[in-house]
Amino acid sequence: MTDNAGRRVRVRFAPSPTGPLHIGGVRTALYNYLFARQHGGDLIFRIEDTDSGRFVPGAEEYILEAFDWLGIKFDEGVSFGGKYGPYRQSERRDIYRKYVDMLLEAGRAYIAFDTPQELEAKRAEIPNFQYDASTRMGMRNSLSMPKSDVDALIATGNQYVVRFLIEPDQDVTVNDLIRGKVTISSSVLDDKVLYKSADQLPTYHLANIVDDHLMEVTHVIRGEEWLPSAPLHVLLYRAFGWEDTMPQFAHLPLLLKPEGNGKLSKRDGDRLGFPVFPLEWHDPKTAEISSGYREKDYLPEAVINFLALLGWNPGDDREIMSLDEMVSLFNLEKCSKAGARFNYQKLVWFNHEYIMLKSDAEIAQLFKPVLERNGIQESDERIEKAVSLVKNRVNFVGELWDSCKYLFQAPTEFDEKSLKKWWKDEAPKTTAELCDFIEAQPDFSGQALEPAVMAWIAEKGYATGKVMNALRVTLVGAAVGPHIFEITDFIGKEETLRRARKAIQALA
RNA sequence: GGCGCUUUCAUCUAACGGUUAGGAUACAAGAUUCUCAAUCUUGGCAUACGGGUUCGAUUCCCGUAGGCGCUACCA
Repeated sequence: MTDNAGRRVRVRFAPSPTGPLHIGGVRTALYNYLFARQHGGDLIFRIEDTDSGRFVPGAEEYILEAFDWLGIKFDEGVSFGGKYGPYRQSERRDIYRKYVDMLLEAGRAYIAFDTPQELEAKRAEIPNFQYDASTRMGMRNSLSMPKSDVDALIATGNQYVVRFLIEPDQDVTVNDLIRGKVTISSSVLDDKVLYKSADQLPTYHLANIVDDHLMEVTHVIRGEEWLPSAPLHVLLYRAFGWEDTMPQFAHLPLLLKPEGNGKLSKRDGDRLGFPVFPLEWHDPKTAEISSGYREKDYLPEAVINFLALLGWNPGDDREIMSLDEMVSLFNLEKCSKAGARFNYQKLVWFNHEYIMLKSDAEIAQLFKPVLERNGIQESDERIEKAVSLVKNRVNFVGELWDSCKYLFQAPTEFDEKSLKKWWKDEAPKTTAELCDFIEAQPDFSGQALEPAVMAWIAEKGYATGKVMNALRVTLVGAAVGPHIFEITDFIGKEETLRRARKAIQALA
Protein backbone atom coordinates (compact mmCIF):
# COMPACT_ATOMS: atom_id res chain seq x y z
CA MET A 1 0.00 0.00 0.00
CA THR A 2 1.02 3.57 -0.57
CA ASP A 3 0.29 6.92 0.98
CA ASN A 4 -1.79 9.74 -0.49
CA ALA A 5 1.00 10.76 -2.82
CA GLY A 6 1.26 7.20 -4.12
CA ARG A 7 4.43 6.38 -2.23
CA ARG A 8 5.40 3.15 -0.53
CA VAL A 9 4.64 3.34 3.20
CA ARG A 10 7.74 4.14 5.23
CA VAL A 11 7.74 4.84 8.97
CA ARG A 12 10.47 5.24 11.50
CA PHE A 13 11.26 4.87 15.17
CA ALA A 14 13.88 7.41 16.11
CA PRO A 15 15.03 7.34 19.73
CA SER A 16 17.67 9.47 21.38
CA PRO A 17 20.52 7.47 22.86
CA THR A 18 20.22 9.19 26.22
CA GLY A 19 19.49 6.13 28.32
CA PRO A 20 17.43 2.95 28.38
CA LEU A 21 14.39 2.68 26.16
CA HIS A 22 11.27 3.74 28.03
CA ILE A 23 8.30 1.39 27.88
CA GLY A 24 6.27 4.16 26.23
CA GLY A 25 8.87 4.25 23.48
CA VAL A 26 8.42 0.51 23.07
CA ARG A 27 4.73 1.03 22.43
CA THR A 28 5.42 3.79 19.90
CA ALA A 29 7.85 1.50 18.10
CA LEU A 30 5.33 -1.34 18.24
CA TYR A 31 2.61 0.76 16.60
CA ASN A 32 5.05 1.84 13.90
CA TYR A 33 5.98 -1.79 13.37
CA LEU A 34 2.35 -2.91 13.12
CA PHE A 35 1.56 -0.11 10.70
CA ALA A 36 4.56 -0.81 8.49
CA ARG A 37 3.92 -4.55 8.35
CA GLN A 38 0.25 -4.15 7.66
CA HIS A 39 0.93 -1.91 4.70
CA GLY A 40 3.84 -3.89 3.42
CA GLY A 41 6.07 -0.90 4.07
CA ASP A 42 9.41 -0.24 5.73
CA LEU A 43 10.30 0.43 9.33
CA ILE A 44 13.40 2.53 9.82
CA PHE A 45 15.59 2.68 12.91
CA ARG A 46 17.17 6.12 13.21
CA ILE A 47 19.33 7.41 16.03
CA GLU A 48 18.66 11.04 16.97
CA ASP A 49 21.87 11.99 18.73
CA THR A 50 21.92 15.69 17.99
CA ASP A 51 22.34 16.56 21.64
CA SER A 52 25.96 15.69 22.15
CA GLY A 53 25.73 16.65 25.81
CA ARG A 54 23.18 14.00 26.63
CA PHE A 55 24.73 11.09 24.81
CA VAL A 56 25.00 7.98 26.95
CA PRO A 57 27.33 5.17 25.88
CA GLY A 58 25.62 1.83 25.54
CA ALA A 59 22.15 3.24 25.06
CA GLU A 60 22.03 2.48 21.34
CA GLU A 61 23.10 -1.12 21.90
CA TYR A 62 20.58 -1.44 24.70
CA ILE A 63 17.74 -0.27 22.46
CA LEU A 64 18.71 -2.70 19.73
CA GLU A 65 18.92 -5.56 22.18
CA ALA A 66 15.55 -4.65 23.64
CA PHE A 67 13.80 -4.82 20.28
CA ASP A 68 15.54 -8.06 19.54
CA TRP A 69 14.14 -9.52 22.75
CA LEU A 70 10.69 -8.13 22.05
CA GLY A 71 10.62 -9.49 18.52
CA ILE A 72 10.22 -6.13 16.80
CA LYS A 73 12.21 -6.18 13.60
CA PHE A 74 13.40 -3.23 11.56
CA ASP A 75 13.94 -3.13 7.83
CA GLU A 76 16.67 -0.54 7.67
CA GLY A 77 18.60 1.91 9.78
CA VAL A 78 21.44 1.86 12.24
CA SER A 79 22.84 -1.70 12.32
CA PHE A 80 20.35 -2.83 9.66
CA GLY A 81 21.74 -0.97 6.65
CA GLY A 82 19.79 0.63 3.82
CA LYS A 83 20.29 3.11 1.03
CA TYR A 84 19.12 6.21 2.87
CA GLY A 85 21.96 6.33 5.37
CA PRO A 86 23.75 7.26 7.37
CA TYR A 87 21.00 6.70 9.92
CA ARG A 88 22.79 8.25 12.86
CA GLN A 89 22.15 11.98 12.89
CA SER A 90 25.58 12.85 14.24
CA GLU A 91 26.95 11.42 10.99
CA ARG A 92 24.81 13.70 8.86
CA ARG A 93 26.28 17.10 9.77
CA ASP A 94 27.07 18.08 6.18
CA ILE A 95 23.56 17.28 5.04
CA TYR A 96 21.96 19.45 7.69
CA ARG A 97 24.35 22.33 7.08
CA LYS A 98 23.32 22.36 3.45
CA TYR A 99 19.66 22.65 4.30
CA VAL A 100 20.27 25.25 6.98
CA ASP A 101 22.05 27.36 4.37
CA MET A 102 19.11 26.93 2.01
CA LEU A 103 16.78 28.35 4.63
CA LEU A 104 19.22 31.17 5.39
CA GLU A 105 19.54 32.11 1.71
CA ALA A 106 15.79 32.03 1.22
CA GLY A 107 15.35 34.40 4.16
CA ARG A 108 13.35 31.81 6.09
CA ALA A 109 15.91 31.67 8.88
CA TYR A 110 18.44 33.97 10.45
CA ILE A 111 21.56 33.96 12.56
CA ALA A 112 21.37 34.88 16.24
CA PHE A 113 24.21 35.59 18.65
CA ASP A 114 22.36 35.84 21.93
CA THR A 115 24.09 33.58 24.41
CA PRO A 116 22.19 31.15 26.62
CA GLN A 117 23.05 33.39 29.55
CA GLU A 118 21.64 36.46 27.83
CA LEU A 119 18.45 34.62 27.00
CA GLU A 120 18.12 33.39 30.52
CA ALA A 121 18.51 36.93 31.81
CA LYS A 122 15.89 38.11 29.35
CA ARG A 123 13.43 35.49 30.54
CA ALA A 124 14.03 36.43 34.13
CA GLU A 125 13.51 40.08 33.31
CA ILE A 126 10.44 39.79 31.10
CA PRO A 127 7.72 37.39 32.12
CA ASN A 128 6.66 35.05 29.30
CA PHE A 129 9.46 36.25 27.09
CA GLN A 130 9.40 34.64 23.67
CA TYR A 131 11.91 35.00 20.86
CA ASP A 132 9.54 35.90 18.04
CA ALA A 133 8.33 38.63 15.67
CA SER A 134 7.54 40.94 18.56
CA THR A 135 10.96 40.71 20.18
CA ARG A 136 13.53 39.60 17.61
CA MET A 137 14.45 43.11 16.47
CA GLY A 138 15.55 43.89 20.01
CA MET A 139 17.91 40.92 20.09
CA ARG A 140 21.37 40.35 18.63
CA ASN A 141 20.80 38.74 15.27
CA SER A 142 21.26 39.11 11.54
CA LEU A 143 17.90 40.82 11.27
CA SER A 144 18.64 43.54 13.81
CA MET A 145 22.32 44.06 12.98
CA PRO A 146 24.13 45.26 9.87
CA LYS A 147 25.57 42.48 7.72
CA SER A 148 29.12 43.73 8.31
CA ASP A 149 28.71 43.25 12.07
CA VAL A 150 27.30 39.78 11.59
CA ASP A 151 30.15 38.77 9.34
CA ALA A 152 32.66 40.21 11.76
CA LEU A 153 31.21 38.33 14.70
CA ILE A 154 31.32 35.06 12.80
CA ALA A 155 34.82 35.76 11.51
CA THR A 156 36.13 36.34 15.02
CA GLY A 157 34.75 32.98 16.14
CA ASN A 158 31.61 33.96 17.97
CA GLN A 159 29.19 31.08 18.44
CA TYR A 160 25.74 31.48 17.01
CA VAL A 161 22.53 29.64 16.35
CA VAL A 162 20.25 29.65 13.34
CA ARG A 163 16.65 30.46 14.14
CA PHE A 164 13.56 29.77 12.08
CA LEU A 165 11.78 32.97 11.07
CA ILE A 166 8.14 32.55 11.91
CA GLU A 167 5.55 34.85 10.40
CA PRO A 168 3.00 35.78 13.06
CA ASP A 169 -0.79 35.64 12.86
CA GLN A 170 -1.07 32.63 10.62
CA ASP A 171 -3.31 29.71 11.42
CA VAL A 172 -1.41 26.49 10.97
CA THR A 173 -3.37 23.27 10.71
CA VAL A 174 -2.07 19.78 11.29
CA ASN A 175 -4.24 16.95 10.06
CA ASP A 176 -3.71 14.27 12.66
CA LEU A 177 -4.77 10.72 11.83
CA ILE A 178 -5.93 10.13 15.38
CA ARG A 179 -7.18 13.54 16.47
CA GLY A 180 -8.38 15.19 13.29
CA LYS A 181 -7.55 18.80 12.49
CA VAL A 182 -5.50 20.66 15.07
CA THR A 183 -5.05 24.36 14.46
CA ILE A 184 -2.89 26.88 16.26
CA SER A 185 -1.77 30.42 15.57
CA SER A 186 1.83 30.86 14.47
CA SER A 187 2.04 33.74 16.95
CA VAL A 188 2.35 31.33 19.86
CA LEU A 189 5.39 29.71 18.22
CA ASP A 190 8.82 31.13 18.92
CA ASP A 191 11.66 31.40 16.42
CA LYS A 192 12.94 27.93 17.13
CA VAL A 193 16.64 27.23 17.12
CA LEU A 194 17.37 24.95 14.17
CA TYR A 195 21.13 24.77 14.32
CA LYS A 196 23.96 25.38 16.74
CA SER A 197 27.38 26.45 15.52
CA ALA A 198 28.96 25.21 18.75
CA ASP A 199 28.65 21.53 17.86
CA GLN A 200 27.67 22.04 14.22
CA LEU A 201 24.56 20.00 14.79
CA PRO A 202 20.92 20.78 14.15
CA THR A 203 18.26 20.57 16.82
CA TYR A 204 15.58 17.91 16.75
CA HIS A 205 13.15 19.93 14.65
CA LEU A 206 15.41 20.56 11.70
CA ALA A 207 17.06 17.14 11.69
CA ASN A 208 13.71 15.47 11.97
CA ILE A 209 12.19 17.23 8.98
CA VAL A 210 15.24 16.89 6.78
CA ASP A 211 15.66 13.21 7.58
CA ASP A 212 12.03 12.31 7.21
CA HIS A 213 12.02 14.05 3.85
CA LEU A 214 15.24 12.50 2.62
CA MET A 215 14.32 9.07 3.92
CA GLU A 216 10.93 9.36 2.25
CA VAL A 217 8.98 8.80 5.44
CA THR A 218 5.25 8.77 4.73
CA HIS A 219 3.76 8.55 8.23
CA VAL A 220 5.03 9.98 11.47
CA ILE A 221 3.63 7.99 14.38
CA ARG A 222 4.94 9.41 17.63
CA GLY A 223 3.97 10.39 21.18
CA GLU A 224 1.53 13.14 22.03
CA GLU A 225 4.30 15.25 23.53
CA TRP A 226 5.13 16.22 19.95
CA LEU A 227 1.70 17.53 19.09
CA PRO A 228 2.45 21.12 20.15
CA SER A 229 5.44 21.29 17.83
CA ALA A 230 3.72 19.60 14.90
CA PRO A 231 2.59 22.97 13.46
CA LEU A 232 6.20 24.10 13.56
CA HIS A 233 7.12 21.03 11.57
CA VAL A 234 4.42 21.80 9.02
CA LEU A 235 5.88 25.30 8.68
CA LEU A 236 9.30 23.81 8.09
CA TYR A 237 8.00 21.53 5.34
CA ARG A 238 6.47 24.61 3.74
CA ALA A 239 9.64 26.64 4.05
CA PHE A 240 11.54 23.90 2.23
CA GLY A 241 8.82 23.56 -0.38
CA TRP A 242 8.18 19.94 0.56
CA GLU A 243 4.57 20.21 1.54
CA ASP A 244 3.38 17.90 -1.23
CA THR A 245 5.31 14.98 0.22
CA MET A 246 4.91 15.92 3.86
CA PRO A 247 4.24 12.80 5.96
CA GLN A 248 0.92 12.28 7.66
CA PHE A 249 0.95 12.64 11.42
CA ALA A 250 -0.48 10.46 14.15
CA HIS A 251 0.08 11.48 17.76
CA LEU A 252 -0.33 8.68 20.27
CA PRO A 253 -1.77 9.19 23.77
CA LEU A 254 0.74 9.03 26.59
CA LEU A 255 1.28 6.28 29.15
CA LEU A 256 0.32 7.54 32.61
CA LYS A 257 1.26 6.51 36.12
CA PRO A 258 -0.77 3.59 37.56
CA GLU A 259 -1.88 5.90 40.32
CA GLY A 260 -1.60 9.60 41.01
CA ASN A 261 -0.84 12.24 38.41
CA GLY A 262 1.50 12.57 35.52
CA LYS A 263 3.07 10.44 32.89
CA LEU A 264 4.81 7.20 33.63
CA SER A 265 8.35 7.75 34.79
CA LYS A 266 11.35 5.76 35.88
CA ARG A 267 10.60 6.53 39.50
CA ASP A 268 7.17 4.89 39.37
CA GLY A 269 8.71 1.55 38.62
CA ASP A 270 10.98 1.74 41.64
CA ARG A 271 8.15 2.90 43.85
CA LEU A 272 5.45 0.48 42.78
CA GLY A 273 7.63 -2.51 42.07
CA PHE A 274 7.41 -3.02 38.34
CA PRO A 275 9.90 -2.25 35.59
CA VAL A 276 9.48 0.63 33.18
CA PHE A 277 12.21 -0.61 30.88
CA PRO A 278 12.25 -3.69 28.65
CA LEU A 279 15.72 -4.77 29.79
CA GLU A 280 17.66 -4.20 32.96
CA TRP A 281 19.76 -1.07 32.64
CA HIS A 282 23.06 -0.33 34.34
CA ASP A 283 23.67 3.38 34.27
CA PRO A 284 27.30 3.89 33.28
CA LYS A 285 27.55 7.19 35.16
CA THR A 286 25.73 6.55 38.41
CA ALA A 287 26.11 2.76 38.50
CA GLU A 288 22.43 2.71 39.30
CA ILE A 289 20.50 -0.35 38.18
CA SER A 290 16.96 -0.14 36.81
CA SER A 291 14.99 -3.33 36.52
CA GLY A 292 13.76 -4.68 33.20
CA TYR A 293 10.89 -6.86 32.10
CA ARG A 294 13.18 -9.50 30.68
CA GLU A 295 15.07 -9.92 33.94
CA LYS A 296 11.85 -9.80 35.95
CA ASP A 297 10.73 -12.91 34.14
CA TYR A 298 8.08 -11.46 31.85
CA LEU A 299 7.53 -13.10 28.49
CA PRO A 300 8.10 -10.70 25.59
CA GLU A 301 4.82 -11.79 23.99
CA ALA A 302 2.95 -10.73 27.13
CA VAL A 303 4.66 -7.36 27.26
CA ILE A 304 3.91 -6.72 23.59
CA ASN A 305 0.30 -7.83 23.87
CA PHE A 306 -0.31 -5.72 26.95
CA LEU A 307 1.32 -2.65 25.42
CA ALA A 308 -0.60 -2.99 22.17
CA LEU A 309 -3.88 -2.75 24.05
CA LEU A 310 -2.84 0.37 25.94
CA GLY A 311 -4.35 2.90 23.57
CA TRP A 312 -5.62 0.62 20.84
CA ASN A 313 -8.17 -2.16 20.46
CA PRO A 314 -9.04 -4.43 17.55
CA GLY A 315 -12.70 -3.41 17.57
CA ASP A 316 -13.97 -6.59 19.18
CA ASP A 317 -13.51 -8.37 22.51
CA ARG A 318 -10.36 -10.27 21.76
CA GLU A 319 -7.36 -9.55 23.95
CA ILE A 320 -4.86 -12.34 23.46
CA MET A 321 -3.28 -11.73 20.08
CA SER A 322 -0.10 -12.75 18.36
CA LEU A 323 2.05 -10.12 16.70
CA ASP A 324 0.82 -11.34 13.30
CA GLU A 325 -2.80 -11.03 14.34
CA MET A 326 -2.15 -7.51 15.56
CA VAL A 327 -0.52 -6.65 12.26
CA SER A 328 -3.64 -7.56 10.35
CA LEU A 329 -6.00 -5.94 12.87
CA PHE A 330 -4.12 -2.72 13.60
CA ASN A 331 -5.81 0.55 12.77
CA LEU A 332 -4.71 4.06 13.71
CA GLU A 333 -8.33 5.18 13.71
CA LYS A 334 -9.03 2.74 16.54
CA CYS A 335 -6.38 4.37 18.72
CA SER A 336 -7.72 6.19 21.71
CA LYS A 337 -7.05 9.85 22.31
CA ALA A 338 -6.73 10.02 26.07
CA GLY A 339 -3.72 8.88 28.05
CA ALA A 340 -3.76 5.34 29.45
CA ARG A 341 -2.83 4.45 32.98
CA PHE A 342 -0.17 1.80 33.10
CA ASN A 343 -1.95 -0.95 35.01
CA TYR A 344 0.75 -3.58 35.41
CA GLN A 345 -1.70 -5.90 37.22
CA LYS A 346 -3.12 -6.73 33.86
CA LEU A 347 0.32 -7.35 32.47
CA VAL A 348 0.77 -10.03 35.13
CA TRP A 349 -2.45 -11.60 33.89
CA PHE A 350 -1.19 -11.51 30.31
CA ASN A 351 1.99 -13.21 31.44
CA HIS A 352 -0.03 -15.97 33.06
CA GLU A 353 -2.10 -16.38 29.92
CA TYR A 354 1.01 -16.74 27.79
CA ILE A 355 2.46 -19.33 30.15
CA MET A 356 -0.75 -21.31 29.73
CA LEU A 357 -0.67 -20.79 26.00
CA LYS A 358 2.86 -22.04 25.52
CA SER A 359 3.54 -25.74 25.35
CA ASP A 360 4.96 -27.59 28.34
CA ALA A 361 8.11 -28.17 26.31
CA GLU A 362 8.60 -24.44 25.71
CA ILE A 363 8.06 -23.57 29.36
CA ALA A 364 10.29 -26.46 30.40
CA GLN A 365 13.16 -24.99 28.42
CA LEU A 366 12.70 -21.66 30.17
CA PHE A 367 12.41 -23.39 33.53
CA LYS A 368 15.44 -25.61 33.12
CA PRO A 369 18.01 -22.94 34.07
CA VAL A 370 16.02 -22.18 37.22
CA LEU A 371 16.13 -25.85 38.19
CA GLU A 372 19.83 -26.05 37.50
CA ARG A 373 20.42 -23.02 39.65
CA ASN A 374 18.75 -24.97 42.44
CA GLY A 375 20.93 -27.96 41.84
CA ILE A 376 18.37 -30.09 40.03
CA GLN A 377 19.39 -32.08 36.98
CA GLU A 378 16.49 -33.84 35.31
CA SER A 379 15.53 -35.08 31.89
CA ASP A 380 13.49 -32.85 29.62
CA GLU A 381 10.61 -35.30 29.88
CA ARG A 382 10.56 -35.10 33.66
CA ILE A 383 10.71 -31.32 33.59
CA GLU A 384 7.91 -31.10 31.06
CA LYS A 385 5.78 -33.38 33.19
CA ALA A 386 6.44 -31.24 36.27
CA VAL A 387 5.59 -28.10 34.30
CA SER A 388 2.33 -29.61 33.11
CA LEU A 389 1.34 -30.32 36.70
CA VAL A 390 1.85 -26.83 38.09
CA LYS A 391 2.04 -24.22 35.37
CA ASN A 392 -1.57 -23.17 35.74
CA ARG A 393 -0.87 -21.79 39.20
CA VAL A 394 1.98 -19.42 38.41
CA ASN A 395 2.21 -16.00 36.82
CA PHE A 396 5.93 -16.22 36.14
CA VAL A 397 8.26 -18.98 35.06
CA GLY A 398 10.44 -18.26 38.06
CA GLU A 399 7.55 -19.05 40.40
CA LEU A 400 7.53 -22.56 39.05
CA TRP A 401 10.33 -23.52 41.42
CA ASP A 402 8.39 -22.74 44.56
CA SER A 403 5.34 -24.42 43.11
CA CYS A 404 6.98 -27.70 42.29
CA LYS A 405 10.27 -28.13 44.12
CA TYR A 406 8.71 -30.93 46.18
CA LEU A 407 8.52 -32.91 42.96
CA PHE A 408 12.30 -33.02 42.97
CA GLN A 409 13.26 -32.98 46.64
CA ALA A 410 11.63 -34.05 49.91
CA PRO A 411 10.23 -31.25 52.05
CA THR A 412 12.62 -30.06 54.72
CA GLU A 413 10.04 -28.19 56.68
CA PHE A 414 6.29 -28.27 57.06
CA ASP A 415 3.86 -25.41 56.72
CA GLU A 416 2.36 -24.68 60.13
CA LYS A 417 -1.11 -23.79 58.98
CA SER A 418 -1.34 -26.94 56.92
CA LEU A 419 -0.17 -29.03 59.86
CA LYS A 420 -2.65 -27.42 62.17
CA LYS A 421 -5.49 -28.19 59.84
CA TRP A 422 -4.58 -31.64 58.56
CA TRP A 423 -1.95 -33.22 60.83
CA LYS A 424 -3.97 -33.96 63.95
CA ASP A 425 -5.97 -36.63 65.73
CA GLU A 426 -5.66 -39.85 63.85
CA ALA A 427 -3.46 -38.48 61.09
CA PRO A 428 -0.16 -40.16 62.06
CA LYS A 429 -1.91 -43.48 62.60
CA THR A 430 -3.97 -43.49 59.41
CA THR A 431 -1.01 -42.30 57.37
CA ALA A 432 1.09 -45.15 58.70
CA GLU A 433 -1.67 -47.58 57.83
CA LEU A 434 -1.96 -46.04 54.39
CA CYS A 435 1.77 -46.49 53.86
CA ASP A 436 1.49 -50.18 54.66
CA PHE A 437 -1.44 -50.49 52.30
CA ILE A 438 0.36 -48.69 49.51
CA GLU A 439 3.48 -50.75 50.00
CA ALA A 440 1.47 -53.90 49.43
CA GLN A 441 0.01 -52.67 46.14
CA PRO A 442 1.34 -54.46 43.09
CA ASP A 443 0.54 -51.60 40.73
CA PHE A 444 1.73 -48.21 41.96
CA SER A 445 0.75 -46.12 38.92
CA GLY A 446 -1.58 -43.27 39.74
CA GLN A 447 -4.34 -44.77 37.66
CA ALA A 448 -4.33 -48.02 39.60
CA LEU A 449 -3.47 -46.60 43.00
CA GLU A 450 -6.22 -44.02 43.21
CA PRO A 451 -9.21 -46.41 43.05
CA ALA A 452 -7.41 -48.86 45.34
CA VAL A 453 -6.76 -46.24 47.98
CA MET A 454 -10.27 -44.86 47.70
CA ALA A 455 -11.72 -48.32 48.23
CA TRP A 456 -9.43 -48.84 51.21
CA ILE A 457 -10.52 -45.52 52.76
CA ALA A 458 -14.17 -46.42 52.28
CA GLU A 459 -13.65 -49.86 53.76
CA LYS A 460 -11.93 -48.36 56.79
CA GLY A 461 -14.62 -45.76 57.17
CA TYR A 462 -12.13 -42.88 57.20
CA ALA A 463 -12.78 -39.37 55.94
CA THR A 464 -11.24 -39.00 52.49
CA GLY A 465 -10.17 -35.40 53.00
CA LYS A 466 -8.35 -36.13 56.24
CA VAL A 467 -6.42 -39.10 54.92
CA MET A 468 -5.47 -37.51 51.63
CA ASN A 469 -4.42 -34.19 53.06
CA ALA A 470 -2.38 -35.82 55.78
CA LEU A 471 -0.52 -37.74 53.11
CA ARG A 472 -0.18 -34.56 51.06
CA VAL A 473 1.46 -32.73 53.92
CA THR A 474 4.03 -35.49 54.39
CA LEU A 475 4.91 -35.49 50.69
CA VAL A 476 4.69 -31.79 49.85
CA GLY A 477 5.21 -30.08 53.18
CA ALA A 478 2.00 -28.07 52.81
CA ALA A 479 -1.60 -28.35 51.70
CA VAL A 480 -0.92 -27.20 48.18
CA GLY A 481 -0.23 -28.65 44.78
CA PRO A 482 -1.76 -30.80 42.09
CA HIS A 483 -3.78 -33.96 42.45
CA ILE A 484 -2.09 -36.20 45.03
CA PHE A 485 -1.84 -39.26 42.80
CA GLU A 486 -0.12 -37.18 40.15
CA ILE A 487 2.49 -36.39 42.77
CA THR A 488 2.97 -39.99 43.92
CA ASP A 489 3.16 -41.06 40.33
CA PHE A 490 5.86 -38.50 39.66
CA ILE A 491 8.08 -39.19 42.68
CA GLY A 492 7.57 -42.98 42.69
CA LYS A 493 6.68 -45.61 45.22
CA GLU A 494 9.92 -45.73 47.12
CA GLU A 495 10.17 -41.98 47.57
CA THR A 496 6.50 -41.72 48.50
CA LEU A 497 6.85 -44.23 51.31
CA ARG A 498 10.17 -42.82 52.42
CA ARG A 499 8.82 -39.28 52.70
CA ALA A 500 5.61 -40.31 54.43
CA ARG A 501 7.29 -42.50 57.03
CA LYS A 502 10.01 -39.99 57.66
CA ALA A 503 7.48 -37.25 58.20
CA ILE A 504 5.49 -39.38 60.64
CA GLN A 505 8.61 -39.68 62.76
CA ALA A 506 9.66 -36.07 62.35
CA LEU A 507 6.25 -34.76 63.30
CA ALA A 508 5.66 -37.08 66.22
C1' G B 1 0.50 32.21 33.05
C1' G B 2 -0.07 31.08 27.51
C1' C B 3 -1.24 27.37 23.77
C1' G B 4 -2.95 22.61 22.53
C1' C B 5 -4.90 17.73 23.51
C1' U B 6 -8.26 15.01 26.50
C1' U B 7 -12.72 13.14 29.83
C1' U B 8 -17.58 5.85 29.81
C1' C B 9 -16.99 1.08 35.93
C1' A B 10 -10.95 1.29 40.52
C1' U B 11 -8.03 0.17 35.68
C1' C B 12 -7.72 -0.96 30.00
C1' U B 13 -11.70 -0.23 26.83
C1' A B 14 -16.64 -1.25 23.36
C1' A B 15 -21.04 1.13 21.88
C1' C B 16 -19.00 5.89 14.98
C1' G B 17 -27.88 9.62 17.52
C1' G B 18 -32.11 4.81 19.27
C1' U B 19 -28.46 -1.11 23.60
C1' U B 20 -31.49 -3.51 30.15
C1' A B 21 -24.34 1.12 28.33
C1' G B 22 -20.93 -4.63 26.41
C1' G B 23 -16.04 -7.13 27.35
C1' A B 24 -11.43 -7.72 30.11
C1' U B 25 -8.32 -7.01 34.64
C1' A B 26 -8.84 -6.46 39.83
C1' C B 27 -12.37 -7.48 43.80
C1' A B 28 -16.46 -10.60 46.11
C1' A B 29 -19.59 -15.00 46.28
C1' G B 30 -20.75 -19.85 44.55
C1' A B 31 -19.79 -24.53 41.83
C1' U B 32 -15.88 -28.25 41.38
C1' U B 33 -12.10 -30.89 44.36
C1' C B 34 -8.06 -34.56 48.96
C1' U B 35 -5.41 -29.08 49.25
C1' C B 36 -3.82 -24.71 46.55
C1' A B 37 -4.57 -23.10 41.90
C1' A B 38 -6.80 -23.36 37.12
C1' U B 39 -11.72 -23.56 35.14
C1' C B 40 -17.00 -22.38 35.10
C1' U B 41 -21.20 -19.46 37.06
C1' U B 42 -22.84 -15.20 39.53
C1' G B 43 -22.39 -10.22 41.77
C1' G B 44 -21.35 -5.12 42.67
C1' C B 45 -19.00 -0.95 39.98
C1' A B 46 -19.25 4.06 34.84
C1' U B 47 -21.27 7.93 30.52
C1' A B 48 -17.38 14.65 35.10
C1' C B 49 -20.92 18.93 35.45
C1' G B 50 -24.16 22.71 33.10
C1' G B 51 -26.37 24.37 28.81
C1' G B 52 -27.94 23.70 23.87
C1' U B 53 -29.19 20.87 18.76
C1' U B 54 -32.64 16.73 18.11
C1' C B 55 -38.63 13.01 18.38
C1' G B 56 -34.25 10.92 20.88
C1' A B 57 -27.98 12.05 23.20
C1' U B 58 -22.27 8.29 25.95
C1' U B 59 -22.23 9.84 20.82
C1' C B 60 -22.86 16.52 17.72
C1' C B 61 -21.99 21.99 19.50
C1' C B 62 -20.79 25.59 23.54
C1' G B 63 -19.24 26.52 28.47
C1' U B 64 -17.26 24.94 33.31
C1' A B 65 -14.33 21.69 36.04
C1' G B 66 -10.60 17.91 36.14
C1' G B 67 -6.49 15.36 33.77
C1' C B 68 -2.26 15.46 30.39
C1' G B 69 1.37 17.68 27.28
C1' C B 70 4.25 21.70 25.32
C1' U B 71 6.11 26.43 26.41
C1' A B 72 15.25 25.00 26.08
C1' C B 73 21.17 26.32 21.94
C1' C B 74 16.45 18.33 25.26
C1' A B 75 14.38 15.00 22.43
